[in-house]
Amino acid sequence: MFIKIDFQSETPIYLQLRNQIIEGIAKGHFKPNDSLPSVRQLASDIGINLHTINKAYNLLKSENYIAIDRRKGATVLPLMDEPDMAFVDDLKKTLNTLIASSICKGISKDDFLTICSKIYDNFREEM
Amino acid sequence: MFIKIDFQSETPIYLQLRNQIIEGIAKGHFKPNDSLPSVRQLASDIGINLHTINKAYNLLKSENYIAIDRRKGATVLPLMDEPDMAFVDDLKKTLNTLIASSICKGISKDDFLTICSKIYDNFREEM
DNA sequence: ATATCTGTTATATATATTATATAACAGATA
DNA sequence: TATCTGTTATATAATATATATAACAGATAT
Repeated sequence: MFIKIDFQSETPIYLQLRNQIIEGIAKGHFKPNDSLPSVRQLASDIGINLHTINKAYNLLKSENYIAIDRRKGATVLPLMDEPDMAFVDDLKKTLNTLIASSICKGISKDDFLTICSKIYDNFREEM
Repeated sequence: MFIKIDFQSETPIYLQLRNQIIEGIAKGHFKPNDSLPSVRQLASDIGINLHTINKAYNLLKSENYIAIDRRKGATVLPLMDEPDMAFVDDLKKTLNTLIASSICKGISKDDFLTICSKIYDNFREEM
C-alpha cells in the first residue's frame, strides 16, 4: 500500500485515506475485485487507529467505490461506464466554486483546461 | 446581497459564505473596491451570528480576495492577472482528487472538459 | 476443534471545529 | 455625541475527528 498521511494537514486523516484510495483506483493500482488491506492491517501499517480506517472504508462504500464483505473484507468495485446524475451534480457544484476562485486568481479558461487535460492524461497513461 | 445558506448542508456556514462571495466576485456582481456588507448587517440579514460572518471575511482576507479596513469595512480586491504558484499547487491537488473520482464514475476526459468549459463561459457571459 | 482472520458494535475519552451569545473597546464619521 | 466600523474577550454548546479497549459473529485455515 502506497498511502502517505500528512499529519500536519488540515484535511482529516480519513479523508486523505479516501482520496488516495480513489486515486489508486483511478490509476489502476487497485483493480476491480482487488482486496484492500484489512482495517487492522492498514491501521497498523500507517500507525493510526482502526476506527479511522473503518470510517474511510465506510465512506468509500457509501459512495460506491468499494464493497465490504464480512468474509472477504473490502473489495474494489468496477469503474462505472455511465456517470450517475447525483455525482455529476455534486461535481458541477464543486467545479463552480473552484473555477470561480481560479478566475479571481487570474487563471484563464485555457490554462484551467490544460491543467485538467494533463491530470487526466496522467491517470490514463498508467492503465 | 444574494447569499443563500443551506442550514442542512454538511458544508459549514462560513465556507458556504466564502464560496458564494468568491462566486459573486468571479461573476462581477462584486466589483473591485466594492464594499461588502458589514459583519453585523450581513449577520442580521441572514439570521446568523456576526462571528460566523467575521470568520468567512477573515478567511477571504487571508486568501487575498478582499481587504479589511477598520474604517471602510471589507472591500473587494482587484482580480489577479498572474496566478500565484501556491494557488496553482492547491488547485492541482484538488483537481487530482476530483478527476480521479470522475474517472471512477465514468466521466470521460471530453465530458469533464466540456463541463468545465461551460462553467467558465457562465462566469464570463455576465461580465 | 482451535486459533486466526474478517468486519462490526459498544463505550469511553480527548481534542478541535463550528456556531452562538454577550459584552466591551478603539477608531472613524456624520 | 451618537453611531457606524472591525476587533477582542469570554463563555457555552453541539458536532466532528481520532484514539483506546473490548467484545462479538462469521468465515477459514491448520
